[in-house]
Amino acid sequence: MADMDRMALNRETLLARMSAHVLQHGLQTASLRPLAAAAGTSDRMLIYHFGSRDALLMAVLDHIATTMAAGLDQLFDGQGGMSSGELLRAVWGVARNDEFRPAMRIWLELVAIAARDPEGHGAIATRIADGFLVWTTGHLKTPDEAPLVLTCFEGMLVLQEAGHGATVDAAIDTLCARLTP
Amino acid sequence: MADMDRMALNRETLLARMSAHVLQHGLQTASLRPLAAAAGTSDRMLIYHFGSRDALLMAVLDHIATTMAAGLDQLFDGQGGMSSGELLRAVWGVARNDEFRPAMRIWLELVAIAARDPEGHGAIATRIADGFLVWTTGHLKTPDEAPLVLTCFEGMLVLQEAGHGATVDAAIDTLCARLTP
DNA sequence: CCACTGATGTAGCGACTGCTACGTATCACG
DNA sequence: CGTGATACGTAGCAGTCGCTACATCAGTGG
Repeated sequence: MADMDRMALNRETLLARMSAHVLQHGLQTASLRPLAAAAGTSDRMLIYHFGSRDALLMAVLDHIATTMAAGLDQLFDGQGGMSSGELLRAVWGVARNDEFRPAMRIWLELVAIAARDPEGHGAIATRIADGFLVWTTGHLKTPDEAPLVLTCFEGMLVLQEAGHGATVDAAIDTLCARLTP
Repeated sequence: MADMDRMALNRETLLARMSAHVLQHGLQTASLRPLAAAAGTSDRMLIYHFGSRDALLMAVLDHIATTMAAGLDQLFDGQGGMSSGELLRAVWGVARNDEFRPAMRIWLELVAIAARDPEGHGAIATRIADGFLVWTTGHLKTPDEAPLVLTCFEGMLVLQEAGHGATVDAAIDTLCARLTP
């Protein structure tokens, strides 16, 4: 069906543009009209394509998560299992660069929303966290340390955005000194 | 000045009631009219007392942080320096109970907001994180491990609200096994 | 050619937002 | 008694929110 293809293409284009907008401006301020403007269409058409703002945001979050996962996989492609310290330092370097940091901020925003709406947004938050844990486990020589590595990483995100980058650096050093080398 | 006293009392009462409302319903949905209703006054009066919604939210956040710190101090009153593992487990137990968890959610929400508005809300987020770090340092036998303990704690908050309580538990066990006993 | 279907623009609804102008009641002070 | 400051209610402004009703237009099958 050419219609389906063109429709799917349109939907994909819309999602890409809206994802860019959300990454730059955040989730809670992502209302229909600005999103539509960013995507080059109208609020009317967004509802037409996605049904509701909520469904739309879900699709956008999914798109962002998928894109980020692909980017991560590309960066850590050939790498075999790393030690916990190595992986943590490597991932932390990536999480702070301009390509990934916006997505990390959306992730924090999503968690904050999910905390207050476990039924609605909890599912997608959990799914994304699942992905994080699986990815971490897959890149570790010592997979049983994955929960700890992921927990520290999430904490580093929080403290970084709270203006405690120095605390993060100290935490990494201490942890690396305690972990299996 | 009796006026000042009564005014201060009123302000304090308003803050207490609004804090309760914010703890229950969150920050971003805290608009003037619902807040006023919760406090038993009008939006008009909130602006009158606090100047603007932003200033009001700052006051509320401060009130919440102060109250929480007092509650924590009361709970950990006589306790001398603890080992990192002990402190982490103890604090984690507290953070999950009904008295403190709402405040923890507000904290995550604030960090997400501060991430997108470092100038405006970053300052208060950093101040609160300062308090966390100082408190942690003061309760540790090994104060140099405070950054790591705090980082893990923040990560545990995130993963818990993302529906990964099991990951948190695993992380605690792994960390305790690696830390100085 | 005609009927139907999907895509899209225009206009608007009712609710809510932060905030303000205006009037008024109370009360201390000259 | 007057007068100014403080406290508060009422009403409303201009704007945004998600969403919808309606009209239009292209294309397609009969």
